[in-house]
Amino acid sequence: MHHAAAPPRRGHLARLRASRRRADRCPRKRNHPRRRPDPPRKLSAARRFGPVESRRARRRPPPRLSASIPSTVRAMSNKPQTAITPTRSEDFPEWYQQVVRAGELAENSEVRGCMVIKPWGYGVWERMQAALDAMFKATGHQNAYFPLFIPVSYLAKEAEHVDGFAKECAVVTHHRLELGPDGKMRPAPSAELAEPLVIRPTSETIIGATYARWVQSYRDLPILINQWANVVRWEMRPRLLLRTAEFLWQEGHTVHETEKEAREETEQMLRVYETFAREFCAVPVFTGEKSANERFPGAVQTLCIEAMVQDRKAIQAGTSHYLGQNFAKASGIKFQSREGREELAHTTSWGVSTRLVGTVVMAHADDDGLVIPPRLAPTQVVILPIAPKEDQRAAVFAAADQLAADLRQQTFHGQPVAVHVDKRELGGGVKNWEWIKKGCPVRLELGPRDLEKGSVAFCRRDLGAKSKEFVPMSEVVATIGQRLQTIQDNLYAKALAFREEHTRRIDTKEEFYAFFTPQNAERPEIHGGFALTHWNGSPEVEEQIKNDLKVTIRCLPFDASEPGTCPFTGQPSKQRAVWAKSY
RNA sequence: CGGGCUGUGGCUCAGCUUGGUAGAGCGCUUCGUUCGGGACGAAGAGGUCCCGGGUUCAAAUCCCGGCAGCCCGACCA
Repeated sequence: MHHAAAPPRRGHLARLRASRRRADRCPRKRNHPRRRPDPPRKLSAARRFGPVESRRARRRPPPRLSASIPSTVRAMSNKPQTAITPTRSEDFPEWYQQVVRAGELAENSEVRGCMVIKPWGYGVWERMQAALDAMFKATGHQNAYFPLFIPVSYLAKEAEHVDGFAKECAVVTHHRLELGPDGKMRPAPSAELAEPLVIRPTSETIIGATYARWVQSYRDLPILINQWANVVRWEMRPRLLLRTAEFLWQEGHTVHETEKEAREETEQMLRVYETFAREFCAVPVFTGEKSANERFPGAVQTLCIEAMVQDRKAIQAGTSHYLGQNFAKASGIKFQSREGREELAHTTSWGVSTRLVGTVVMAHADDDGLVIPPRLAPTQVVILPIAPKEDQRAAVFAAADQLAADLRQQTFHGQPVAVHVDKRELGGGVKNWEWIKKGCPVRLELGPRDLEKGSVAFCRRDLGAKSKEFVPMSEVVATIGQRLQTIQDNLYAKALAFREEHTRRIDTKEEFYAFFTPQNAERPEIHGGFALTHWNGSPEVEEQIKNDLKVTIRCLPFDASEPGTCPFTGQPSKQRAVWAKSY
């Protein structure tokens, strides 16, 4: 269900064709100065062939397909050229893969389901870490680190929990390799572990066991700890940054004396996530509670932030759980209360992952590549020296270095502006487009003419690849902080407007079903959005709609009390739920 | 777990049906002309054709057996 956005019957051959399309996109063969659009034939071919076709059959493809090209596809040859092929509207999932790749965020590794996070992508994650870490510290938390390995028996202590994760666990069974009879290395049969170890899919159980030792008295509470770590969930359908077998995240695990305190913690951390999404990622989110169906295995209550991305689907960008006494019971986290009684503690957990990077991509990137919000950009300003003639180079480079130094004296949210001077010997266009595709918020072109005039070409990525304005150098330096904030604000405003445009209050079953049904069933166009619709609270209704439309309740938003009628059952409803297709 | 497809330079692939010197585009290197919107020309480097066995004078190509990857379905905090 997570891959409903993929075109139907997208088979092996279609992939082959798609990659060939990619190869065709290479710029060197293009006419100067403007690239010519890719021939639409390729795209159409990808769609026309069935998924299973023998190699033999492929060897003799029909020589010409133009006669069968739908007019909508043919019209593409007139559309503006884009750096990313296909565009968002043509094929969103494929666009996503391409934009992540072209923007040098991450790539698939040789290990199935695992990604390599490249420096630019890791730089974004580091910015996220720094911001979140500061917010965690500001709310009284400390960092610690717990083991990667979890004894299977620990995981099994909480029934719902093990149910939820058992099917996607990587298991370590041996502690030594040896040379087998076939000459290959194999786990040594003599070195089998007495108890298999699971590689953490999440750490509630191992941390719970530790906390059980730490907590004896109410005086030991609360425990407020976060860990930055990797986790493994063996995914059958990986997608770069969004669903991978291994990913990076933070997980907070806290223990409290009372339910009230634990619930407050749960809500506080959700607010931290909401603030972070808004202020740093420039992504507006709905905050609310998950329905029972979507709750974390073992939790009493799961709160979440849900964002809308550009194909109008929802993505869960962060969760915060009130775990009640379930894990305290399973792990034996008990303490002597103020009254001298033995009591079970109340625990919480909360996390966000590298999926946030993918969320930012899907929220802001365009058909020319990534658009990174300034507060997350590893390089906020890139200076591109233009020095066509050898004898000008030294002067231009010196001016670029000086400009960089001046800009670094400026601050953005209390930190020096991150400036990079790209002095590589590359064609100006190539270099420029590289930074466009990487989504660097500001590009400054500095050439000989600028040196004479004391100006610089100021290019804002959020306004599109063509954005360019000549500004006096001193003015750019003096206002760079404001300018970055303008970009940050603009991205948020655009994302918010987009979400509002595609969020609808729906009160009838018919309208609901129509909203989530694409015009073209064969190759669904981007459609739907968020439906704010009443619900009688029954899991059966949820299940039915999930089966019919692949639409689920993303959350029951806070502060949305509004009695009404569930359009699916006619029964009373306390509030509207946010319904959407989701990642 | 069921069904299907594919393994050939760094990448994407052609070549296999009909066995006969290992190919293309992109990328990479060097030189020259370019460079303020994805440049061009010339010359180069780079491959145990997944592995093992068989047939043959001769195997990327045909046969058998492995292994790996991918796709579809099922499953999915």
